[in-house]
Amino acid sequence: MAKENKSRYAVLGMLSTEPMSGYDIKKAIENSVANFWNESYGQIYPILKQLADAGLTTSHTEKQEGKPERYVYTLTDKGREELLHWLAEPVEHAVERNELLLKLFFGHEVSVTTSIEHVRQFRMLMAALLQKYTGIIAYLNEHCMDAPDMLYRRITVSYGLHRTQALVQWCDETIELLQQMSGRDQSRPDK
Amino acid sequence: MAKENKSRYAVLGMLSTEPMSGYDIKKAIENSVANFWNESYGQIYPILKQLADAGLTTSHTEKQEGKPERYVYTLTDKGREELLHWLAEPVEHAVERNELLLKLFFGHEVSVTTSIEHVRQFRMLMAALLQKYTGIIAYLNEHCMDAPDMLYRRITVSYGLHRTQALVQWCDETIELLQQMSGRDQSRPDK
DNA sequence: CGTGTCATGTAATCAGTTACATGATTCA
DNA sequence: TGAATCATGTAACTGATTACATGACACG
Repeated sequence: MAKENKSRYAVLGMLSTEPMSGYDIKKAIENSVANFWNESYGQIYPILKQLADAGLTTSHTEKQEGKPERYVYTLTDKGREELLHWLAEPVEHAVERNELLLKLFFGHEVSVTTSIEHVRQFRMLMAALLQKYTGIIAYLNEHCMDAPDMLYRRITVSYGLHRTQALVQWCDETIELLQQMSGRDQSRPDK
Repeated sequence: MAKENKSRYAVLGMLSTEPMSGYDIKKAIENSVANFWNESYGQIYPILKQLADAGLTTSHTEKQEGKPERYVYTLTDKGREELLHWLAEPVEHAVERNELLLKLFFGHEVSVTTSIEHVRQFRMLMAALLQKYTGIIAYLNEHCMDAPDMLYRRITVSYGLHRTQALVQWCDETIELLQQMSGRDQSRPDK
C-alpha cells in the first residue's frame, strides 16, 4: 500500500514503446500526452537513475559526433511487469483544483465585468484547444488508423474534445447570465 | 511577479464572508468549494498565522465551556484589498494531470477489458457527481435565489454539470468503441 | 554573433498531504 | 466503552518546479 509515484509510471510507459534517453522522454511526452500529463527534467533524470538501480531498466551510452553523449534506457522484463501491474490497478481519482472557479465563487466581491472577463479568457483558451483537438482527430483518422495504439491515442483526444466542447458551452451560458446580471444590478460599478 | 500561493487566497476568500476559525474554514470549504478546491489543516493553520503577521487579518479568542478555545480571524481592510487584487488578476491555467488518461494511453499494453473497466469505474464516479450536482442546482433554485452570491455558486456547479455530462457521454462512446475492438481482436486475452 | 537545439544533471525551494499529539464532551 | 465532534497545531515526508551549471554545434 505504499504511496506510488505516478511520474515513475509515466517514464516507464514512455520507455515501453522504445528505448529512450531522458531528453527523448521529455520530447515524447510533449508530443503525445502533454494535454494531460507533463514531466520536468528535474523529475525525469532522477527517476531514470532509480529505475536503473531497481533493475527496471538497463542503460547504455551512445556516442555521437559533435553532440553530447546519450544515455539510452531500455525496459527490462521486470520493468514491463511493473508497468503492467500499475496499468491494471484501479485509477486513483483526486479532486483537481480550479483557480477559475475559485475566483468566480468569490465573484460577488468584485465587479461583474471582472468575472465576465475571466470567463472570456477561459473561453478563448478552450476555443484554441478545440481547434487543436479536432486537428489531431482529423490527422489520426487520415493516417495510421491501422496501428493499435492509435486507438488509445484517439480515446484520450476524444476525452479532451468532449470536455472542451462542454466547457465552451458553459462559458457562453455563463457570460450571458452575467451580462443579464450586470444590466440589472448597478451596485458595483467598474473600477 | 512573485509566485503566489493560491491557498492564501482560498483562506482570505472564506474569511471575506464572515470571521472564522481554522476549523470553521475547513468546514466551510468542504461544503462550498470542495468540488474544485480543498485545503488541509496542515495548510490552513500556518497560513492563518502568516496572514495575521502580515496584517491581513486580526484574531481574537473565544472561550467556550466544555470545548476548546477558538481563534477567530477577521479580515482587515488590507486583507480584503489583497483578495480583491488577486480576484481581478487573470487566472493562471495549469495543465492538470489525468491518471485515467495516462493509463488508457498505454492501453495497448494490457487487455481491452482492463481499459474498459477503468472507464466503467470512472463512469460510475461521474454518474454519482451528476446526481450530486443536479441536487445542488435544484436546491439553489428553490431556496435563496435572491442572495447575490448564490448566482456565483450556481455558476460553479453548472461548470461541474456541463463537464460531467460530457464525460459520461465520452465514457459511453469509449466503452462501446473498446467493446467493438475486443470483439475483433483476440490477440491479448484477459488475465 | 546570438539564438536554438542537443544533452545531462543538481540544488534550492515551494506546495501539499499525512501522521502525530493533545484533550474534553457527547451520543449510542 | 468506544467513536465522533470540537479544536489547534507541528513535523516529517513526498512531489514538483525552477534556476543553475556546462558545453558544442548549426543556422541565419
